[in-house]
Amino acid sequence: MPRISQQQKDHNRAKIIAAAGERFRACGIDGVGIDALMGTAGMTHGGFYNHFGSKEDLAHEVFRQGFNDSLSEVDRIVGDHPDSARAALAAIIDSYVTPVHRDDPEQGCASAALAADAARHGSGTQAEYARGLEGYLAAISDLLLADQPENQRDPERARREAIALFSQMVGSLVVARAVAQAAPGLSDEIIASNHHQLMQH
Amino acid sequence: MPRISQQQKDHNRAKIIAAAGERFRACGIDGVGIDALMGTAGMTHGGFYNHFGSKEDLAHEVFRQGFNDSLSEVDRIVGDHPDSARAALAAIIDSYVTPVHRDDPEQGCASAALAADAARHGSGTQAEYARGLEGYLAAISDLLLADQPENQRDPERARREAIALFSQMVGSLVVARAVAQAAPGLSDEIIASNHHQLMQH
DNA sequence: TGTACATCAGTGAACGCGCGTTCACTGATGTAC
DNA sequence: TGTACATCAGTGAACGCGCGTTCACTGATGTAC
Repeated sequence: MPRISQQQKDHNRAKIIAAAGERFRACGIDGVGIDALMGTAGMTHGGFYNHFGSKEDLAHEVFRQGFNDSLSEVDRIVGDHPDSARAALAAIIDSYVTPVHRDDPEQGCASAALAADAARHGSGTQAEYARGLEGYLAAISDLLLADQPENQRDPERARREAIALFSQMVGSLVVARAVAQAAPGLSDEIIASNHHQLMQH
Repeated sequence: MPRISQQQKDHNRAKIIAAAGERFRACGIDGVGIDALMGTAGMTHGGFYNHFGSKEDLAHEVFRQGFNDSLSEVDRIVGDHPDSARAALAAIIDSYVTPVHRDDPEQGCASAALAADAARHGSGTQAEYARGLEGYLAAISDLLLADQPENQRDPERARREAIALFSQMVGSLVVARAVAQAAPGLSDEIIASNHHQLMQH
């Protein structure tokens, strides 16, 4: 069947990254093998090294693209509320701190799903994680700033609050996922309590 | 050399659990092998199955004991502040949301270090995680309640606030660890901003 | 435009390694008399 | 108290398996004339 057109090769590469984006979020980088990844992408494992130098290289790319996807989602929500930063922030929290997001890490926030992998892998993936995190923090602190009267805007304070807010959002998901199967009632309570408190400013 | 006295056997079992408690927190359950674990405990790998039926069984025991240790630490701090629930809570946050704790997961909170493993492993470990989490929440909500005037105490509200507070504490550590090596300045900022906001009630 | 050849993406077998687990063996401990 | 025997915790070799990675092969694509 090979060799394939350049366009087809690019398409196949994208399919590998997309498959890895989902599987890594669900099972962790070490929780899924090249064979399974390539199978999900519709190919056999041998061709992997035509696209990436190593599994670690793929992880870099997945982190980079994963955060871009997550940030696009945030931008989309912000765009849906052009007149009110407060409403946009509420919509972000609504879509983030929810049982649907907890139960679907594959399609969800890279920061929450991949934090443990970033902590335990090399600083290449960590650097991508940091870049993506800064994107989240910038988006949130912009909304916090826009919600203040013009003469009271304090960018440093907004950034501090964005960090605290986003840390709580990630924490709520991480903890809720840690008990989701064995204690679903507690897990729901974690989502609900955090959502409740995050909605009070 | 074997066979060993019953007391010595119990001691060896405890050493395995202690070694696993540290290594699992640092590298994840799947990040460290039986061989390395038994080596850290001062034995060879073959004897492992005299103590545990499987690695998963050990993980259960590590979760159970890990949360007990973490909760003892909380109790110790509370005991150091018998006159002020508010001071006790501040001391807990002080010792939790700090670069020292971020940099030493081996000796730190089981909830923060093992959340990802709980989410991705069987519901046996998740059940232990849930049990330990309830211990944390009970300790924190007791302090929040004790800080209120007697006629204004609301246990449900205290529990909601304890969940939100602890989720943020865990989140701050998880996110700070995810960028600690590649972006130490950002990591410090995450710790500092969360600490700052958590200290304002 | 048509033909001949070089390229190279995907295939699937294979390699080496580490891991979880098993097992025959050992010798000090505990037990029976 | 002393002796003979059964037990069983730790040892280290071995097994089977899955994983990351390599490689000879293939045939469709792209290129040169």
